[in-house]
Amino acid sequence: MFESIFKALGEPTRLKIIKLLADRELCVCDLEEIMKISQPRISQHLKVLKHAGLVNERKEGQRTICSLNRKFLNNTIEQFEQYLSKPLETVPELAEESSRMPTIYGESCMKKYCEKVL
Amino acid sequence: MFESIFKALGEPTRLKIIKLLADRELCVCDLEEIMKISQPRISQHLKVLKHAGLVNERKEGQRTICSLNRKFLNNTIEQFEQYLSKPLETVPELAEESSRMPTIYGESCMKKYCEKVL
DNA sequence: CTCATTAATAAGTACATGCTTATATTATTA
DNA sequence: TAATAATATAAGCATGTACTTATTAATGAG
Repeated sequence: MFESIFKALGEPTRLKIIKLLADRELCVCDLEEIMKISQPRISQHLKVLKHAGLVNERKEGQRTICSLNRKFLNNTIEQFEQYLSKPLETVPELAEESSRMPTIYGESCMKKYCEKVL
Repeated sequence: MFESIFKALGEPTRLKIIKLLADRELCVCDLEEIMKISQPRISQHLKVLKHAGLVNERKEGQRTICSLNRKFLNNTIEQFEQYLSKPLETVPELAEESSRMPTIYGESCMKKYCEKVL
């Protein structure tokens, strides 16, 4: 979930789109004119942004009006900071890793060394 | 700058490393043991994270002890939110785009239409 | 209905990225 | 000094991604 959002943000064209949409909502052909890049390119990037939840769209005739989902973005950032702060053992996806967490750094290396010696 | 940071965060293995380092500093071989993935894979991902500024490292003998640069991360998030909030015309990289910004949505399309008609 | 406009999608291509295996580098230890 | 440990780097490969051009779909206007 964080992954798809960061991946969406980690691309220059999409970052530009985000910033432009932060100013006001725009239709695809507006973005085309403003950014001077091809229409399919816009559409493809918007698709990524929509799937990540960062951009909302509504249809208005033949136009697709896009807007930045600022609430979602702010919320995600907030959640990410909380995610980093919460105890490792409370993260289900990292249960295995958590169980292998050493109590001091370098312990793992020492363990490997000891296994060989013993 | 935001790009490299988001790109670094937009990858599952690196996100895991970030979360593990949020718990405590770890050397490469600790990460290897904890995550059960190959050493070059760890080193390569750490390189990306270091270049993005997210991870610091120090040498301790033959060990490379890595730590999350939490201050930098928090600061970046803060800056990103400010970046999105500040007026478009104050962003140098988007000066061109800003100058082409329409006053109402769909204006660009209308412009194109008018050009043809006239 | 026909044609133009807006947008989405498909196909193809070049380049980027993540991984593996193998090797090089540096520091420790015997 | 020789051997080992920890890490970095190189090379090769497979997959992913961003772009282009071409096509399709849907809406609106004449």
